[in-house]
Amino acid sequence: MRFQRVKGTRDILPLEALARRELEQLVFSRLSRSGFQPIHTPTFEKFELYQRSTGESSDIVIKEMYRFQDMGGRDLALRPEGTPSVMRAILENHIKLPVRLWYSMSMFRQDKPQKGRYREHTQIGAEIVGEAEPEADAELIKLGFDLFSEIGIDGMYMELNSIGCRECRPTYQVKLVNFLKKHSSEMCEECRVRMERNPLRVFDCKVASCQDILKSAPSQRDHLCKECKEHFDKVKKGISAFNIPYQENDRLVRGLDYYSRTVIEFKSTSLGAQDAVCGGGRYDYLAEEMGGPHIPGTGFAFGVERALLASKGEGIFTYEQPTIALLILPLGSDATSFALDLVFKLRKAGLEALVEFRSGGLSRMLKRAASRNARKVLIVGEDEMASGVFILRDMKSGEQRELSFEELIESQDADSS
RNA sequence: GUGGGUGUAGCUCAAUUGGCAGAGCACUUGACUGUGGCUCAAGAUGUUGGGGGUUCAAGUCCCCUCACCCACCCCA
Repeated sequence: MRFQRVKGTRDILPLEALARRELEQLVFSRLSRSGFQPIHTPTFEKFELYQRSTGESSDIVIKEMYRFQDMGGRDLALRPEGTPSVMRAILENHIKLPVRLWYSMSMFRQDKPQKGRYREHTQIGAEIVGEAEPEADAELIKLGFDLFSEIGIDGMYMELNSIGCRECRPTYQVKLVNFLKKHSSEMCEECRVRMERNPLRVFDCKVASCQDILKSAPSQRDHLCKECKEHFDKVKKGISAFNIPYQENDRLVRGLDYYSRTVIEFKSTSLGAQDAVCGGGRYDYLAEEMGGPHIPGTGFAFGVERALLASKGEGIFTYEQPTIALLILPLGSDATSFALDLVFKLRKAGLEALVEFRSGGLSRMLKRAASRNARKVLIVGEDEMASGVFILRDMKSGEQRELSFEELIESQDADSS
């Protein structure tokens, strides 16, 4: 075959597509109850939107975006994450605040694919916009925790941190940079670059010698301003009140520029290197970065592919071979058009039914029905057409009953398995 | 962008020091002409990922390339 998928993309075959539907329905139901409304935004936006919001120092903007020009010479990009678009939509459509929105949308990043990482993936996100209160963060975390517990994420744990605000973060950064400069000769090349661009990111470094040095680095937590500390304490208090276990990790920084105060990640121990299932946090400056008014917000987004991967062990999703409730087997060419007429009547009455079009003797027809996972078959041959009484056969037990069309509809037999 | 691994039938995998490309499952047909799953018999299927080289001879050795997987990085 001449064609194959573009690198990093996937075909989602029926078995997985069904599991996805179940997942999405579960999320929809839980979020609706909590006052979230669905939203969809365009798959591509102006490149500048992401540049201004996701941020110039983020890897996403620096090297992972699908950026292109349209015929009008506009500088566009495929959506790498959902939050900027949602905020843009709120501002552009003057959506009344506060508001709770959720979405399920494809995201595109030109990363090198590996387990749990694709160039197109689906994120389900939930955003609470217009509320600066720590209770909003705590509620959102509770929602996420319940959702992932219900989905059955293997080895799930949550990490939490506060990265301060524009009052206290710069002060801390200066202290951190001063510290790093003192040790710069002992640190790896990349860390020295990070020092200049986004000093907080040095904490992500995996080099052992760097980590040793960082052990004695000043901690973010000790440099939060009064307001941020209070906010963070209230978030933690709220989470504890819900009995949600978490690990405070003052190295948790997150790669997007717009976060302030609360940042969270839900991780799974079963995903290999790409262990983050869900990431999120507060983004009180995002609207302003985009040239709008001050609008606080907090949210999270999780990867559908990763959630499904991590729920394979104890997950609630079925992954069962789909079955056909009722397969009609017409014997002889006249019977096919008769069966087709019949099948639409059955469907109209609410039954799930299909007609086998390929001709053949009854023996072969039954073989086919078995290989197509039919639960029941209806035999329609010369005798049946003449008498109006059909044979309904249960494929599992082999039991047969003779029924008229009316009796068949009444019994709703096709739907019982 | 940088490493490591793997590419043989639809799927899972064999093929000795380089010596006729195979098996199981699945599929098709028949035994069984209106009663499937079991059994038996027969059948179809390949540019051995692609290109080049060495050789009388390459799935096997060498070079290049592509794809996938895993990891670094980063993230969902």
